[in-house]
Amino acid sequence: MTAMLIIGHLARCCFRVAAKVSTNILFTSLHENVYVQPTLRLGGAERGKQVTATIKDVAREAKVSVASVSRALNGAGGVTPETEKRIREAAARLRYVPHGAARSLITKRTHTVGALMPDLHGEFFSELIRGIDLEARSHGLHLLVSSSHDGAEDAAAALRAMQGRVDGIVILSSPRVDAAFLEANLPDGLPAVLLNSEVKAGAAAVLNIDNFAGTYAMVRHLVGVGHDRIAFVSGPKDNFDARQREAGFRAAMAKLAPGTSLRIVSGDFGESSGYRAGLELLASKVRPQAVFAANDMMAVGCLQAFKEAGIDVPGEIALAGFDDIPIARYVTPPLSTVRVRIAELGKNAMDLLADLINRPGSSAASVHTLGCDIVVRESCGGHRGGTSATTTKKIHRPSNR
Amino acid sequence: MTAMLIIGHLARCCFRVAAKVSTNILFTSLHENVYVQPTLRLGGAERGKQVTATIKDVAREAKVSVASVSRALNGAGGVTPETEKRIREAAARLRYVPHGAARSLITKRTHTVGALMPDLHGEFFSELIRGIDLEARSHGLHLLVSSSHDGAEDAAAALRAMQGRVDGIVILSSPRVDAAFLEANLPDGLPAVLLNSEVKAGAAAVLNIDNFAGTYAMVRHLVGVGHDRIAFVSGPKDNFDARQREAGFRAAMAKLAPGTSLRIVSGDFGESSGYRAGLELLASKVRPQAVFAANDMMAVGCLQAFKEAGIDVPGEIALAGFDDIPIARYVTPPLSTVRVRIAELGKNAMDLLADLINRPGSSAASVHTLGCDIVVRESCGGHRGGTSATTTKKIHRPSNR
DNA sequence: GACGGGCATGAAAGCGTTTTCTGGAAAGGC
DNA sequence: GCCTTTCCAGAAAACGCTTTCATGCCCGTC
Repeated sequence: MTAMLIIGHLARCCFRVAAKVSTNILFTSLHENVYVQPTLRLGGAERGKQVTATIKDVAREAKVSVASVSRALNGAGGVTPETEKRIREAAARLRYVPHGAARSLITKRTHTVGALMPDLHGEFFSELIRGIDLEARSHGLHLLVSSSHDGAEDAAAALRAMQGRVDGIVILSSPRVDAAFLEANLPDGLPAVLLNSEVKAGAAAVLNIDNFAGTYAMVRHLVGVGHDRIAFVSGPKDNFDARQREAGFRAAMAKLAPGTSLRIVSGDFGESSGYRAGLELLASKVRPQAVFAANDMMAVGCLQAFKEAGIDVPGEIALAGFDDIPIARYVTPPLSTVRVRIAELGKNAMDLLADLINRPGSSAASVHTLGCDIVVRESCGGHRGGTSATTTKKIHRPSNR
Repeated sequence: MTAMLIIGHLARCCFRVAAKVSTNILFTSLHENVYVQPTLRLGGAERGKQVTATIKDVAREAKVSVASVSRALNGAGGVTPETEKRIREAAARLRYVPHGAARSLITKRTHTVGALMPDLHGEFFSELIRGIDLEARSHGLHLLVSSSHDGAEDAAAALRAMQGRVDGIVILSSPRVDAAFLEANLPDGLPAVLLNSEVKAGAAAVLNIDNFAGTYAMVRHLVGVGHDRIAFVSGPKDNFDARQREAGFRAAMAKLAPGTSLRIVSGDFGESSGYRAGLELLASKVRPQAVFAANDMMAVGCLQAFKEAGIDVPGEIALAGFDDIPIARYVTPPLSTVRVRIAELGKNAMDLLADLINRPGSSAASVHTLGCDIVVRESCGGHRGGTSATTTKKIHRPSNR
């Protein structure tokens, strides 16, 4: 097992100003700590303390009315090309940027969408935000993030605070942020997309990962390469994904390995619960041929337990996970798993939301599902010996029957 | 090496509505696809299509003027307890939430901060956002994220769009978003905190990771456990962190292993560049005793190269990385590395920014540095055989000399 | 040559707040 | 008992924008 020591806190007073005392000095304090008064940049319209130009300044500069400026800059027509040019130049000269708040006050559009999510570490969060942000930008929308809340009150407060600051919202469900919570706290009339949520939450669209199909396909693969006695390590009971994955497993086993008695040990998605599950499975009188963990972290825990017990993976026991976290590729042996295309999930959620915003009621109260891939690496056995390190092949696409 | 195959796209039409065709059906379409007209919830003040109560509605409901409502709800005093109670009740009854845009129009405060970052995957991004968001919330601020842009124009557009929507901004530098870029695009007067940036960018505060001290300390450790010929795998030349790390390495070697000729091979922070560097180092006539990669991904690449060549790590060659990405713990042998406390970086950035916002000019144009820990695992040799899996000890704290 | 129809432009209303200013009532001091 | 002070509450201005409406002006048409 890994033992680890941390040498350090170098620089315990880890937060210090330029002129620090250690030898490891990087920045000397060439920079004096004085406030540089921002220079005014208004062209003809100096206004004392005003630091940012308004539409009035532009109007004055271009010698037109504010109405014309608005029309010209918004391309609403009704301005001669010459006037428009004059206005655009004036605006550029003044570095005019319309005041968002003022604009949305009258427009009722903020061009911002909210993202509400539980306190989340790691890849999942970042990929999701990435997908959402990317797509939001392509829709001309900004992204107001409120992550990192655990409690329901926390989330409720965040939701309330978003009131009126966003045109719509993407919500990633968690045990605390469930259907009931949403029913109570989601302002109706606000377009919303629910991720990984139980259905039936008001007029919101719902987008889920196809946990069921993912587990099903992995079981199919495991059975296909000759494993019959497949044990499952389940996730926390209050987690929606976990429940769906378990349901998928049960359904798949019933169909693909009928007659086998089900072996399910419970975990909590944490590495150590996987470790414990691994030990428990090894101790059972009839050892499973394969272990399928409801997420990768637990699979990694299992793997650790197997390694310590000197059990060869996949020789003596096969192993599979779910999520395809980056770590999955780097453990030994590399872990077979079900890949969730998280960024795509975010993108699709954003698309759905944009739709909801632009055409109220269009896809409301609909339920969508995002499929998964299964990624076969070495841990699950039956591996058709590939050679190159990073080849990624999609070898077939199961008929959805 | 790892070969990997992807079986799947289950459900290639991966984005489909409830009533899907596959057997893996999860949601049946109990939910009809109709738009539920949001119910009005205004108390005494039905107003046709109005769906959200304004301060006027509250005033009418409580039979006072809007001014009093504002005063009462903002705790500005000047209202009798009874009136205040009446107003609060009316507001609650109407589910009144002040309109953010209107408020910030007059207040000039948006209670929102922006985060501008390059297109970033993985732990670093999520942890950073997490740190920022958490601290922002504790300051009563919201977080407007704009990540995922690569080009300078992209970032400039994002910056412009944030104009007036935020009270301040945290900017994570990247090769494209450098000092020159900021000079040109950062509106002055807008409080800003620069992360991992060259200094001297207007009136913004700068917060950096102490790359220099981190590398220095790791070299000290490597030398301490008996390695003399330490090779360095550098990062991309246009990356600030990479340059600092290399500088730290050079300085440390000059001081701690004087006379040793420096061996530095260049990489680009990518895994495969680390792999190539590993091969190159193995091929050299005098093989280094230790390899220190400027980040973990390259160290992992090196490790792969060493493994394939049948070189034992740390037996024949020691290895260290930088960042402490999650993967570092899971490779075999576990990777020694320099830990960057990313969430803390975000938190500190946010604190700095809040300070800048609340007391203009307070800590402007200052430079701060966040220290790192070094994490000793098995890959760097000289490992004092620990036993328990997850012990984390801070065994000493180097005198900063 | 008078008239109507576009069409470019300006004036002004209004979005939902906060805040200043003003009014009036109650309270207190002589 | 009158005047000053204090205190609560309302009227109204202001924030920066969009949009409607009104106003001319120019042009074509009869």
